[in-house]
Amino acid sequence: MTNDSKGGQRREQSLTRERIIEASIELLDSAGEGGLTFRALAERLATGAGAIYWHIADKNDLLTAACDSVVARTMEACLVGPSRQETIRTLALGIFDAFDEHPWVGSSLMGAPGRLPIVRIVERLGQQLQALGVPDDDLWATVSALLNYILGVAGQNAANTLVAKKTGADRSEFLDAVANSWSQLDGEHYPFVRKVAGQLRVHDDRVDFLAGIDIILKGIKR
Amino acid sequence: MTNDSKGGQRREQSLTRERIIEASIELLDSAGEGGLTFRALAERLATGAGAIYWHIADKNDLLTAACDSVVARTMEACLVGPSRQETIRTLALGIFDAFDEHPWVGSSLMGAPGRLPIVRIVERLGQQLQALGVPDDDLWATVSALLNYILGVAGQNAANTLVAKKTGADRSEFLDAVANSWSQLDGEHYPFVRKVAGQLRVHDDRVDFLAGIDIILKGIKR
DNA sequence: ACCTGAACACCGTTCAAGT
DNA sequence: ACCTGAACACCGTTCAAGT
Repeated sequence: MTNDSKGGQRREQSLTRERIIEASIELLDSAGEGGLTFRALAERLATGAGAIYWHIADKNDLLTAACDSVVARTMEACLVGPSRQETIRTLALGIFDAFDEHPWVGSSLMGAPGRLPIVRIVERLGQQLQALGVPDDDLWATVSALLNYILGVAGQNAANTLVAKKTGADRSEFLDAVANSWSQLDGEHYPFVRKVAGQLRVHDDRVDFLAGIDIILKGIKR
Repeated sequence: MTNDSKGGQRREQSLTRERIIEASIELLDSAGEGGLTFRALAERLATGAGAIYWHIADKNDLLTAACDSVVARTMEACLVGPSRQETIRTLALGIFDAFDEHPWVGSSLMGAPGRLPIVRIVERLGQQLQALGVPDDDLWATVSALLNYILGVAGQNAANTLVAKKTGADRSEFLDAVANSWSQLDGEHYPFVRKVAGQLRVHDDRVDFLAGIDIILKGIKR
């Protein structure tokens, strides 16, 4: 029962769904989206690759479960603000920061439509929108707009860090490279993109995200 | 140039980047996101798998190029409406319909941050926002909000059709199943989600999408 | 230059066999 | 019941060898 150092990792506990998910999150955080494989996971858990399938249906199930674990923690940690509007902004920022810390969540969330992690987010956003006075008939369309915006940002951020990692840079370096390529575009066909390239270079992801939330909050019927 | 690309296994044309991209789109449309492999593509083009690498850098390059081809056609086809607002709505709907017809574009777009297909969309949206009177300092944040919303919807729709296909249903059947599972959730923890499950069941993706666009347009500073 | 196709280094998933 | 690990059916990508 005591720790033997074979393979570098302990195996005092028995294999459970929770332990598998926990190890998956560690792997995803440290090695990125591509870092989660059944072989790497099995090695880390000091078991065989097939053993995982006793507790997990398939890779998508694993990814969704890991995603849900992060989302659940995030939803619990998000406090209520001084006003409804503030609460939604705090909630949105909490989600943004969590996805910033775990970029793989953005892409995992895309593969889990209608599943538990999405449900958690919809519930929290929706309750606030309802309290804000959004008419019953508009509730779904409104929460859907907010959700899709958040998912879009999350997905782009995940893609940014992924592509950045592949080129050996961090996300802000990558965005700088994008700004450079945009400012060198043909001015005849892409006048607007050239123009905003400068704003892209000095922008702050978090500030822009919040600006989008504010646009939506302002446009909401109530 | 006349082009009879339909029907034949054997090809008298030489291999070009354009022909590879065209075949990729056909494959993606008919077999879905997972249908595009270098082996399947090579067979369709009556060539070896390695030959493709002479014209294409890697799979991501291929996907982005296929994506760009669809986006470019969509942007060209989109007419200007009677008003600026209308033009943006028409544009957004054009994008929605194109992504509805080619669901794989939604996920491909996620993997191509800052690349040409995104640039095309930003350019068209941005020009209209500028004409609408959005202040220069807000242009990037505004176009970014609109873009991220559109990408979020595109990504979710792609995921919906993908998951639906895996379970052997179409997208509306899948959404119906989601609505069912939502209405059976624990009412104590998920009162809001239970409440909107009904709206989800009778909703229209396209109408909801447009409602989101309208919320953003209404919230925009000008 | 362009193309061939076998080979390489992976992957998710399965399953007979063990405890 | 739970776990093992070899085996299977794939991938994307490379590269010596051909034309």
